[in-house]
Amino acid sequence: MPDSNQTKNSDDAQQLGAVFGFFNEIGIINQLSSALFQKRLADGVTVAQFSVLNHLTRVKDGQTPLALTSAFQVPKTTMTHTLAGLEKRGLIEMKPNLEDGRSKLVWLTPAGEKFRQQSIAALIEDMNRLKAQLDLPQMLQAIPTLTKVRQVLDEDRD
Amino acid sequence: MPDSNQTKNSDDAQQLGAVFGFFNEIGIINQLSSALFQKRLADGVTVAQFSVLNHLTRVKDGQTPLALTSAFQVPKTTMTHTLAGLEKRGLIEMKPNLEDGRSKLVWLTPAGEKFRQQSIAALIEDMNRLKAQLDLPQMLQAIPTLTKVRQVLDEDRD
DNA sequence: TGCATTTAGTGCGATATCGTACTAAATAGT
DNA sequence: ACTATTTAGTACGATATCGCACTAAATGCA
Repeated sequence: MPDSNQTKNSDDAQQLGAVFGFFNEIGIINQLSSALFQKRLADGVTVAQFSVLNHLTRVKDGQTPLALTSAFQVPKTTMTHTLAGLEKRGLIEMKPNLEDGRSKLVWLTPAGEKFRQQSIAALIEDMNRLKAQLDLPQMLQAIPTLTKVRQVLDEDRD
Repeated sequence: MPDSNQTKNSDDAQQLGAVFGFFNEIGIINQLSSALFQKRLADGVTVAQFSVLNHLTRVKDGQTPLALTSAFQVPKTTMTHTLAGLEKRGLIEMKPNLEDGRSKLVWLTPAGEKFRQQSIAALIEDMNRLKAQLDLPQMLQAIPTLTKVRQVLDEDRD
């Protein structure tokens, strides 16, 4: 029955298009929000570096680099590079992991914590300006959906 | 009245944290979905390049590079580089804009359209696998929220 | 018309991202 | 204990991203 096949294919195409649309919006929002963040970060610290600082504060420091690659879903080499930048600026410290000679532990320094706080303070102004435009409750509502998509994509990787 | 101030600050901090969480999920989803796309693209064509091909098909070709930077919200130099890659592979063609000597017009080639179709076909398998896990209706519901956020961020840029 | 300003695109250099291949340490299997 | 495999991290090279400065064309304005 060719007709039903054709119908099914066209449904597929439509769904695929919608999912493309979803990821397309995600990509642009990522672009714009990163660019906005970047402008507020002093010393040429990158958004990736700030995100690590923020994670170390919010979740816990003393983690291994590998745990961080898992948290951010970036390749190991990328995390090595990001951490090297943070260490060079004195915002983190890499100490040997006494329980595993292959790995290291990443610790925030006081300068790192201070830098994070100052960066957040610099963002408050933007936040307040945007809050008037954004529908905050709607955004919060969307977070579980985003989390679900993230988890599915995460588990799907081979 | 210090107490109300403190309460307000803590509300602010909480909201800021939630918004951070939102953009954090966005970043990771972008990471994971781009990586997944990338694996399906032949010849080392990048996700950025594919996105342009897709846009030229879905929206319209014969656009200027500047119109594309606006659609994707990337810097001009980035788009120049992306288009150069596509042109080198024969997937688009850059023609002079007869109505404005400063600019050019970007046209899909038959090879570009074919490449896009093949790439999408290569993605179908992933889509079907993910569709079983993803909550598609929930994702579609979230699109207007994402679109709103994207528009606000876009209009906010200076 | 003539000059100043704006606009579209690019050349160049810095650096971020990431795949491949490597080293060293830990673990598994015998 | 001994060798094979796995795992954490890095060196290196290719290329993507993007800011700055520039050119050439268009537009504004006197």
